[in-house]
Order: sequence, then structure tokens, then C-alpha cells
Amino acid sequence: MPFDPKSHVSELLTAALSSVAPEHASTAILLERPKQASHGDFASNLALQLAKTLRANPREIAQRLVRELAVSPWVDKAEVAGAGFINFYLAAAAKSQVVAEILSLGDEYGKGRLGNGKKLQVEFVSANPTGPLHVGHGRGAAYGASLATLLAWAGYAVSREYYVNDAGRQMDILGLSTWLRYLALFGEQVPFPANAYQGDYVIDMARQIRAAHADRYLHPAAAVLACVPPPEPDPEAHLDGLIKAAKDLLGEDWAYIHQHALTEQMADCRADLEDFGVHFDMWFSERSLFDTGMVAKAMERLEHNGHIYLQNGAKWFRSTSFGDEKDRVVQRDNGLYTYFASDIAYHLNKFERGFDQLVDIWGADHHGYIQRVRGALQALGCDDSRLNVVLVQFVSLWHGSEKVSMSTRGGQYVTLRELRGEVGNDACRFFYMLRKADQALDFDLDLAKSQSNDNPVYYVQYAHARVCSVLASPQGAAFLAQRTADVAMPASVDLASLSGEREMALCARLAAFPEVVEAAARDYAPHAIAFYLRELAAEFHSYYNAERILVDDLAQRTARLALAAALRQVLRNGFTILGVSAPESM
RNA sequence: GUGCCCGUAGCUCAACUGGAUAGAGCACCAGCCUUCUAAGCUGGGGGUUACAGGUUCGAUUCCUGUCGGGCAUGCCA
Repeated sequence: MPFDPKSHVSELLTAALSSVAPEHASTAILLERPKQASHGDFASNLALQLAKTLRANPREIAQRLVRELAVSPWVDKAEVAGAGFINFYLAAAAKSQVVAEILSLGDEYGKGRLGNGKKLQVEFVSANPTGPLHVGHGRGAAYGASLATLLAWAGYAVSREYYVNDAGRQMDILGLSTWLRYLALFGEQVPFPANAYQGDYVIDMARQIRAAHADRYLHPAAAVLACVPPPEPDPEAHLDGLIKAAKDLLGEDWAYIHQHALTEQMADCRADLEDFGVHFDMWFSERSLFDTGMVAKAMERLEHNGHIYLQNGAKWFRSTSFGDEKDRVVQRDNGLYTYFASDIAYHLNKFERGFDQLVDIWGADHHGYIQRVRGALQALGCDDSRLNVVLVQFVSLWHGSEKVSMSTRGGQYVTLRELRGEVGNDACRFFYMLRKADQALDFDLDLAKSQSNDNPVYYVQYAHARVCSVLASPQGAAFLAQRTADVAMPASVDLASLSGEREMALCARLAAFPEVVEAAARDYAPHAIAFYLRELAAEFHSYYNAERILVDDLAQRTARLALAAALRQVLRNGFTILGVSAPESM
């Protein structure tokens, strides 16, 4: 176990506490890193917390605690400040030793045991495969991927999953849209419904089908429209009529059109996400829930537990028993299950797969949905506290001060692919991560496309490139070669000459990384990593401008190169969590 | 109407289970490159944390109310 100054200080304080107030010896010791350097390296508010129960002045309690502190070579001094804080000032050696630890742990530095190997699933994106992913999906993808990696770093056994909505009406509409475009290629003009999928990718799929199978799926427009109600007054009924006509006329061939559209869109979606650096361990098919009888099984179980009733020909789940504002239909009067029904089965399936913890990442428009899913899980006898739902707020696109309106059906939206092409993956991933998930994000395309240095990702990557440049110098290369030769004793670097104010600040920042990772994982807040990296980069840029790393004195140069190498390592580890690349030159 | 989220510097956002003088970036002003990458650094002005109460040693944080913004409130998915 490497020496950990924080635990050391914590132990010192615990010992003092058991001497001053034995009856409170079990009080948890919380040490925070003060915002101001003048407040020391660690601060404890222990005395303030005890003041009430001990009915004593917090400053006096703090004084007694400080008097009882054992002398330690790692602590220069401890003093009482403010209302009753105890500030600890570490010795330089206690602060600089983190450099050796980082160099020793390398890619592992920052990983923790919070998750304790528990099985955790993160389900995210899960967009309907009815068209290209847009910038809103991109946010969910970036958030989910970073969160999943973050949780893996925190010690969870993480599984990343995409729920494919390959059953249901939206897919039927996509199949229909494709078929209508296909008919149009042959001059069969069925007026294209306003509520069908308008995008050009639908026409592309129609062309592919024509190229592969010529006129096999051709039917006259008159036959298609024969029994279809007009688009007015009910456009949805019109659409359903067209779907029915397609299924009737095409028979077995309908499945081909439907499947072709699904396969194409999923392949496109998958490639898009892979290019974005977002990987999944499992693509879970909604249709498989029906094929394997999971939906029927889940419904039977709800019914058996007495949570289902019949009304107006439909089956209702009594979700009001679980705090929902109204009951919900799970099976319509036409016998078809609702999306809610398959989602219940899906979540039941997740529990049956033995995950200790589930994280669902949904768009903010789904928040009314949380209560009913939790209710269903409770009704099924599952412990719904294992499920955590994160709502990712919307992304609004702007051209300067003008808002871009987005509509999936209308085909008027900016795709993730377009955005990536304009600003690059790194800027995309980092930009998405600069806001908390529950905060609406305004994405200014003009700014993002301007290639200016306004985007903070450059600032952080630049720090990495600068360090690499220094390490690529002859002296830097010699240092790295020496280290490679010394793998058996990675901690043998002499760090005694690290003592400057900026060096100590940099060390403190590096030492905080594992805590930042753990806190970010606990809060499902990967944005904290982005903010940390920015602060770390700022600390380094400041140091770099104030001090020279490649000085003549060998001991000092070696120590500073070690510090630089440690910084490079932590930047890389942070980039890994965020899915951002670490360029060696810019 | 009801429920959830949000309101912090001119703008975009932070603030570690409630902590010390509320912090960054952008924008604005003034400086720093014949020496390791100036996509950088140093300094400066900028705030009644929407408003009013409450809880306590202490509130941007927790509670109540008011005002303002977003989202939801389908036998769509």
C-alpha cells in the first residue's frame, strides 16, 4: 500500500478524538481540501460538528484536539482557524510523494474500490432506429459512455447496453415510409404523409431495395389507397390505414421491407456511435421480449399479484397503488401490448440477469415515466431502489442568437455525425461533458464550428502536448529511458527538490484525482472530471510559464521531469474516462 | 391546474453527504515570446446567489411561500 497523506491525517485526528471525546470516537472523520492554499492541505470541521452535542465552544474543542495530535514527520503544523476548523499543513515530502505513486501505478492511478466489483448495468442512447442519431442522442451517448467508464474506474463491473426498439408502430412507420418512397421511384405516386419519416435516408433505402430486387414489391398506388381513410381529419388513422394496406398487399414481403429498414438504421447508428468512441456490450432487442414470451410472463405475474384490471376492453396496471398519478394501460383493446408493457418485461429481465445496480439514462421528456416503471418493479416484487434513472436534459441548437428548431419526423435536425464532422469527436465529447446532466445545454453551432480556441478541450489537450514536448527533449528522453530501465524500483525518483509553491499546488491537485473520480462516480457526474482536468491544466500552464523544467541541476531537473510525467499520466487517465484523445503535439 | 427540473458576474457555467473572503471561461482593460509549444501566462474591474421568510455556530446548498423559465401530464414509442 502506498503512503496516503489523507488517511494518515485522518488517523491522527481519530486518535486525538478518542482522547478528547471517547464517547464520540466513532464519529466519521471528513477531510476536505480547502479552496484556499492559506487554509492548508486538509481541513476538518470535526469540532464544529461536535460543538452541539458536547455543548462547548467549537474553537475550544478544536484547540483540545490539536493539542492531542501526535507529532508526525509528514505534518508541518495543524492549527485552529475560523469558526473552529482544524487546518493541516503537510510537509513537502508528504505532498510530492504522489508523483512516485502516479508513475508507479500508471494507467491504474485513480481507480478505486467504491463499487467493490458489483455488477452494474448502464443503459443509454436506446434511440428508436428510425433515422440518424441527432445531437440530443449525442449528449446521451457521451454522458452514458463517460459515466460507464467512470463507474468502471470506481470499481464496478460495468455492462453497457442499448435497448433496440425494434417492435411497435414507429418501426412500422419507418417501413411504410421506405416502401412509399420505393413506389415513388417507379412513378406510383401515393401522397407522402406529413407524419411519416421525411429524411433523405429513407429514399436511399428505397433505392437500395430497388437495386437489389427491382419491382418485386411494386403495387399500384390505387390499390394502396383503396381502403385507406383520408389524411384529414385524422392523420394518424390515415397512417395506420397505409400500414395495414402495406402489410396486406406485401404479405410475407412486408417483413423484408421492415427488416431491411431496421438493419440499415441499426448499422448506421452503430457505426456512428463506434466512430464517436461509444461502445456497447449488449444490443438488447425489444422484439426478443415478445418472441421469448417475456412480456406475457411479466403481465401474468402482475395479474397474478393482483395489479391488473380490465376496463373498456383494455388491461390496466394499477400504478396509482405505487404513487403514480393515474393507472396505465399495458394491453390495448385491440390486443396489442403498449410500449410500457415491453418496458416492464425489459426491466424485469434486467433484474433476472442479476445486476446489483441498474442505471437508465433517459431523455428529460421521460421523467413522467419513472414513477410507473418503479411501480411496476415493486408490483413484480423487485427491489426498485437498485434502479437509478438519470434524466439528461435537452440540447438546444443555436446559430448565434437564433434557435434551430428540431423535429425527428420532419427530418429537420442536425445529426450527431454532422456535428462530429464540424467540430471533431474530442470537442464534442468534452463540450457535452461541460454541463451537469440535469442542466439544459445550449450548443452554439457557429461557435463550435468556428475552430476558435473558445472550446476548452484545446486548453486541456494543449497542456498534454506541452508536457509531451518537454518529455521529448533529449533530457526528457533520458529521464524516461532511465525510468524504463528502473521498472523494478519505480518509486526511486528523488523528489526532495520539489518544494516551490506551484509545484506543491500541482502535487495537491494530482493527489486529489482518485477522490475526484470516486465523488464523480458516486454522483453520476462525469462532468466533474472535465472540470478537474481544466483546473489541473490551468495549474500546469501557470507552472510552465513561471518555472523552467529543463534546468541544469540534475536532481532538480529529474524531479521536475517526474512531476511532468505524472501530470501527463493523470491527464491521460482523465481523457480516457471522457473518451477524449491525448495528442502529443498540437 | 398538478408533478419534476432549473434561476449564481454582461454571457456560458462551477461550487466536494450545509463550511471559511461564492470560483472558472468568454467578453472588456493593462502587461509578458532571440530560452522546454503564446491554442499559454500575469494583473484589473465586475455579485444583496430571482424575491420574502424559516431552520442553526454557519445556507448558493435544507424547509415554506411568491415570481420567472423548461419539461411532463397518450390505449405514441
